[in-house]
Amino acid sequence: MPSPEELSHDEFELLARVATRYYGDGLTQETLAREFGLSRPKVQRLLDRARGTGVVDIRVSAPPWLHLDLERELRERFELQEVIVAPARPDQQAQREEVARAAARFLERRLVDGSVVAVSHGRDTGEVPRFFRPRQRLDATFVSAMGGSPLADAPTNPNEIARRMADRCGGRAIVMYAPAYVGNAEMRDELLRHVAVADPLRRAAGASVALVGIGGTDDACTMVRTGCFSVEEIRRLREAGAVGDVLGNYVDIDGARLDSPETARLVGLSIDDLHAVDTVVVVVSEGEKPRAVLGVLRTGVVDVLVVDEGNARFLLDVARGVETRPMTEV
Amino acid sequence: MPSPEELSHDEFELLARVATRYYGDGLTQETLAREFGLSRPKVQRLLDRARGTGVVDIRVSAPPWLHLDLERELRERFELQEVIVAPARPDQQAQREEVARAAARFLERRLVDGSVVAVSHGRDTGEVPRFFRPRQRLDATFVSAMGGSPLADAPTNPNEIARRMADRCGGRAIVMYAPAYVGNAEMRDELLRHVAVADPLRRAAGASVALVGIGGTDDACTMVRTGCFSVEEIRRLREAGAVGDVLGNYVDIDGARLDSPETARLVGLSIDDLHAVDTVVVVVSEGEKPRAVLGVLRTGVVDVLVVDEGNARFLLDVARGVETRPMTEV
DNA sequence: CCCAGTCATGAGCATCTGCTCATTCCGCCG
DNA sequence: CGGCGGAATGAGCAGATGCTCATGACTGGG
Repeated sequence: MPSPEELSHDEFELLARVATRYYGDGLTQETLAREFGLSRPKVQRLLDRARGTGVVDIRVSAPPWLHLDLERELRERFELQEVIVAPARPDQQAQREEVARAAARFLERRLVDGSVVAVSHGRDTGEVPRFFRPRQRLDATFVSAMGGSPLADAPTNPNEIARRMADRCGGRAIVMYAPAYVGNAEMRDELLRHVAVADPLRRAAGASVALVGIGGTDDACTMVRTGCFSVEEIRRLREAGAVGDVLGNYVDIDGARLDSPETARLVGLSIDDLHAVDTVVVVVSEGEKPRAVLGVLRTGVVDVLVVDEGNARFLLDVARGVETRPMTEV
Repeated sequence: MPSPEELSHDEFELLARVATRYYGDGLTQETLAREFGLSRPKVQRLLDRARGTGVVDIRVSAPPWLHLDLERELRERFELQEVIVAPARPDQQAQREEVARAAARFLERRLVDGSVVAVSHGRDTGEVPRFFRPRQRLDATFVSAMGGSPLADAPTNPNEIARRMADRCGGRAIVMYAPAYVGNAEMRDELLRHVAVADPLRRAAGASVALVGIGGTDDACTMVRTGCFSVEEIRRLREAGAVGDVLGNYVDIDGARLDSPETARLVGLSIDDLHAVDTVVVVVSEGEKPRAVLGVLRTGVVDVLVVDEGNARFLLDVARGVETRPMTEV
C-alpha cells in the first residue's frame, strides 16, 4: 500500500475528501456515494484505501502504565484468550497486589450468577480475594481444586481462598478436606472415593473458570515451603525435567506432563481436568521463574494470563529466544 | 468532554483497552462486549467516549493544496450543498483554469445520462468546457439559459459554451438565438413567444443543473465589456443597490432582486427559475468582487460554489465581518 | 426517611457496513 | 483482430452499528 506522497494528485484529493466527510463530518457511505457520484462499495473501498495508505490515521493513546503491546505479543505467541500485564511495582508485595487486583478485576467482569470457579493454592492466588469486589451480589461458587498443604499459611490454602472469594461476592464455597499430596497412590485412590473429596473434585472439574497459580521447582519453591515436598523430592522432579506445576501437576519445559510418582499421590484436578474448564486463569507475580510459566503455558490449558510487567518481559525474551535455538537453560 | 489526563485511572484504562481492541485489532463491538463482560450498547458508549475524550484520535491528512477548512466554513455559513476551493495560482488565467477544472470535475461526477444543464455566459464558465472530459460518453443536454451578448468573444457566449460542453461528452446542445438584453419589455415579451427562444428557455427552466458565473457592477464588468450595458446603465444599477448578477438578474448586497427596467428587458432564466433548478453551480474565479458573490449567495439559489482560494478567503472575511457590523462597503 | 430529578443501563429496531460473487472492462498476448 | 487473464465494478445479503426508549439505580433535597 503506497504512502500518501506516492499517491497521485487526484487520488490523494479524493481519498482526503471522502475520508474527511466520513470521519470528520460523520456522513454515511451512502450519502457520500451520492455526493461523489460513486457506488457505495466504491466509497467503502476508498475508505479502506485511505486507512491503508495513512491518509486516515487512527491512533489510540494508551495510558503509559498499560502495556498493551506486551499483552498482545503474549496473547498471540501463546494463543491465549486474554493477557493482562499489571504495572510494575517497586517491592514484591506491592507487585503481588497489583497482579491480584488485575486478576480480581478480570473475575469481576467475567463471572456471572451460577459461575463455578475452581481455585488453587498459592501466594499469588491468595491475594486475589482482597481485591475481589463485584459491583453487586454474585451467586458464584468457589471450589477448591486441590487439597491443602501441611504448613501453608491459612490465606494461601485453596479452602481459605475459596471461602474468602465467596464471602466477597455473596456466593458460596465448597472446600475439600484433604491434603494436596498423600503418602502413596493407594491412599490417594482411597481418598478420591470419599465423598468429602470426590464431591468437591467433581464440582471443580465441572467449573467454568479456574483460578490458579504456577509453582516452581527450586529448593525454596512453594511446595517445599509448605511442606508438601522435601528438598530431595523436588530435586528428583527437577532432574526428571520438571520446570513448574499447576495444581500440583508438574510439567517440563515443553509443557509435557511428568508422570512421576508424585503425580500419583496428588489430590486435585489433573491437567486433563483443566482442559475441560472453559476459562483457566493463571496468576503470576514476581518470583516465579519464567521457565515454569513457559512450561505451563505450553500445556495449552491456559486461557487467561495475569502477570506482572517484569515477568511478562522476561517471558517474552525467553519465548523469543526459543524460536532461534532450543532452550536448555534460562 | 474531559481530556485523557482528566480521566480516572480505571476509565482511561478501560477506554484504551476497548479502543485498542476495536480500532487496532478490528474486533466487533459484540465480541468486545463479551470479552469485557459488558452490554454491546455500553461498548458503543465507551467507544463514543474514547473518541470524544481524545483517547482515540482519528485524523485525516489532507494534501496541502486542498482547503477543506475553507470549504467547510463556506458550506456551513451559506448553507451550500457543496463548496470546492481551487488551489491558488500565480496569474489570473491559470487561476481561472484551475477553477474551471474543478467545476468540470464536479460536473463529470454529477451528470448522468439524461441530465439537462442550463448554461450562462462569462469568462469563468467559458473555461469549463476545456476541462470537461467525462470518462465515458454522456447523454446530457446543455442549453443556453440566457441570450448572447453583442460584443462577447465567442467562447464566453452561452450558446458556444453549451455547444462545446455537448461536444466534450457526446451530448447535445440547445442554443438560443436571441440577445441577452433587448431594447424594451415589449420586445422581450415578443421574443419570449418565439419558439426559438421559448423552447430553449423552457428546457433551461426544467434543467437539473445550472452552470453559471457571477457578474459585478463596476464600469469594467462583463456586461459593459460585452456591450450589454453602457457605463451609464451599470451606474444606475449600482446606484439602485446592485452588487452583481446571475444570468443577468441583478441583486443587492442582501440577495434581494432588483426590479430595475433592465430586468424587464432580460432574455434568460429568472431567479425564480433558478430556484426550481435542482443544482445551481456557481463558478467564481479571480476578479470577481466578493460583494457580488455575497449578494448572489444570499439569494439562496446557489447549491454548489466553485471558487478560487483568494476569493474564498476574501468572501469569508467579508461574511465574518458582516456578523458584527452591517456591511456597507467592502 | 422518603421522594423527585437525574443519570446510567440494556432490549429492540432501523439503518449502515463489510463482504461475496457474478459481471464487465481493460490490457495483453497470440 | 480475436481471445484470454486480471483487475475493477456494483448488486445483494448477513451481520454490525447507532439510536431510541422504557426501566431501574443513584443522589441530593425536603
